[in-house]
Amino acid sequence: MSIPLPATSPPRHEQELLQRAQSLAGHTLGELAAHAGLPIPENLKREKGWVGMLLEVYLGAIAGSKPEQDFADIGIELKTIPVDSRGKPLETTFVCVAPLTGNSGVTWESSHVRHKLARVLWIPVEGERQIPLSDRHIGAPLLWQPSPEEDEQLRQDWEELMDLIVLGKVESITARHGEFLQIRPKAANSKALTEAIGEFGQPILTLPRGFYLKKRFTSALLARHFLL
DNA sequence: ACATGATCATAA
DNA sequence: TTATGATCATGT
Repeated sequence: MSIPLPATSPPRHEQELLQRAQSLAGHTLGELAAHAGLPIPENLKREKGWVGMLLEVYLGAIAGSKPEQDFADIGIELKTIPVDSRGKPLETTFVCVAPLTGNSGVTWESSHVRHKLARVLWIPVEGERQIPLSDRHIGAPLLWQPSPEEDEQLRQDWEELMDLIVLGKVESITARHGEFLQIRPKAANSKALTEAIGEFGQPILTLPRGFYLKKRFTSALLARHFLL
């Protein structure tokens, strides 16, 4: 297998993206980084998003920070997911920031979470820390969209969590809320603050939070694809 | 052993 | 500060 080339343009359609992703399967992060002329960090302690950025280069995602899907034109979000030797996720998956204000009239159907997860290209990557970063292999991609059951599971958790936010109980939310979707801090550090609704309806400053998919959700999703 | 809460780099 | 990309590291 020859090492693929970094993309020079965004994929024009779904199958082009999928073909690019499939051509990466079986290769190592070291091969791709070298071929793209990118330095490889010793580990991910500091550059936590390095793997995701590397695959964006190869798949032709537009680098930069937009509150949009990675491939907005074709309605697809890219997620790399670190897995162990059995293909099980090693980490939860960040979805998007949790909106703490301005939530009147927001429904599951119109939520950012549902929009982000409408279609996702999952790319498993070996993630065990004992494997040197450059030796980690890329797995077979999975283009996924939530089944009716999955959509319902996420909706229930989302509604429970949003209720707490709207009712001024943000600071009582822990990562234990929600079966499949959870809310956890998403910030530079514990001193970063953003506006939210307090317990008496007043504005407060609190830690920014994000929605994350729990492992039990992503694990089932990967298993459904690779075992059936 | 594992999930929760905390944290890191960078761009605009 | 908020958005992107996430993983780290400690407590249970």
